[in-house]
Amino acid sequence: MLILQNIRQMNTGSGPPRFRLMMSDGLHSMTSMILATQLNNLTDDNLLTPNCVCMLKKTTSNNLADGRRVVIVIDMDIIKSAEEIGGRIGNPTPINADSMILLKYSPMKASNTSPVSTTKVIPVASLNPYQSKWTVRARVTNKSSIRTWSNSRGEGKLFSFEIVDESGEIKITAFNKEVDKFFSLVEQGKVYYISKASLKVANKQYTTLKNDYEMTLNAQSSVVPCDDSQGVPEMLCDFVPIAELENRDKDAIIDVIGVCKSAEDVSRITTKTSREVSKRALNLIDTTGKVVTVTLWGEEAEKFDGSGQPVVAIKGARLSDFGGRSLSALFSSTIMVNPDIPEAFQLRAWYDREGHSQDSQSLTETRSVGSGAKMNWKTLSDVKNEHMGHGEKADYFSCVASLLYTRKENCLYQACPSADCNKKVIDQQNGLYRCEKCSREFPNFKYRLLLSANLADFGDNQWVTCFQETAEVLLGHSAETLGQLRDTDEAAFDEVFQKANFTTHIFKNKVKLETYNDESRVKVTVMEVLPIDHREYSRRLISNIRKLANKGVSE
DNA sequence: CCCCCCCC
Repeated sequence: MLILQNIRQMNTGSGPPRFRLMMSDGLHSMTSMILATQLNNLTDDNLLTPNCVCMLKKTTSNNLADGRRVVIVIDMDIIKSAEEIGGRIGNPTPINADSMILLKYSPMKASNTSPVSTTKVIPVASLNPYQSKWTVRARVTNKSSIRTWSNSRGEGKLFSFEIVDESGEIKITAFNKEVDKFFSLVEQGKVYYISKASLKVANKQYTTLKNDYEMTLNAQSSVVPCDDSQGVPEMLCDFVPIAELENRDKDAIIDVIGVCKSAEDVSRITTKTSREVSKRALNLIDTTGKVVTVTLWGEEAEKFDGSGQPVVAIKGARLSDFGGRSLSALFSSTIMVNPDIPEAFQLRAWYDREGHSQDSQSLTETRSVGSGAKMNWKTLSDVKNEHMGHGEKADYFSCVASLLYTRKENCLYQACPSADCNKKVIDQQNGLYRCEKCSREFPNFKYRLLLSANLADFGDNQWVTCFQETAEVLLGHSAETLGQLRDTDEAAFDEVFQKANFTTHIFKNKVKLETYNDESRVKVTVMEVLPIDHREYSRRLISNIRKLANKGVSE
């Protein structure tokens, strides 16, 4: 095995360029000289032929200490400037003594060379602001679009990209002139030699990469494509298991991978700054059996296709505490669908074999039920046994219950017709209705609902009060319609209540102890009536059963 | 020299 340590163009004055190759097999070093003109004879066709080997043997006379003869061929496509010729080509490149490194010589590029400086290809992880001559060889993993800014300190444009090699990663930013110079050259996924850029301490507030520094391209910087991407990783990811997200801090930037169990349709929302943006939430599950909701934005949200439940990896997502724990993609996040990495294959296999049918728990409280507030699920007997509502403040709970009975007799009242007043009016028996709250008489009134209902679940029952909106949902008609019906068609009015009986819903309730005439009673008011999502409800029941079973085992 | 990262 031979390591090509560096290639240096020799200053030969007016003669043809000559290159000095330095090689080592680990024990011995050797150098050999190559004349550029002699190498011009090489073509793509004969590079790998024995003839070519012989020809090069003549020109290079490479003999190892042990007598093996070696042909050195260097792919000059990777050498685009004099700096690179002076530098080390790639990381130590293993050369089989029987084979070769290929040299395709490009005389035009080489003849333009200026005096050569020696730089070293160093690992990205070892970059710091205190060394000047270095070259890194790394892959572009994330390239931004061009963005402009304007603030008190000036204005301009910039783009940034991230690079990775086998040692680590770093963010690189180009401003203004460097945007023009490098934006189209830098391509996502490609490998480059990068040298002579400025390094500064990364602002941890905005850092999504594992590096204390970041790079800024300047007028001296060189970015040169490298054809040989061997050994340069595609991406550096440090996937956090979904269950582990519960223990991470809010706002942490993390990498996550999971099977996209389900995905919302894309939707448009308006931000606080009145900007319209697309969003789409995905539910990712991994082998921990936990699910987390990840929100994608903008174009990523629009183009995402969740069909076929793909494996989704996200590098650099922000952990939020919304709904418990959830994730949000950032502009700087990289979203990979079915990435070609072992973790993805393992997840796919796991999901197809067992994960798809496994009972899963989400770290993100689902919004499909309720208006975003966390549900405090109780049975009606829990409410009594736990003395809910006996404290200073009201308690809130949700239950799944059926309507056993409604008091239809006094459920409607004539209310003040003014917009924000629902006070009961007094019929003056002269075609006018008086509101004591507004101190006014009106020629009309509006019907309002105040419905007493008895709810039952499997273990208990409870009298509750439903005001206007919740009663309308339960009865399936507006207060106005019901008022008209009561006055015109008593049978139809009765039927509304018959139909509502024994229907089952989710009830979100407020419970508070109220004292009236020295008598204390727990009063339950229904805040919201929601349809049951049976899948979600079943999952919760199964999960509860599981918890009960575990409790039984541990006690 | 940027640093926007959104909604419930």
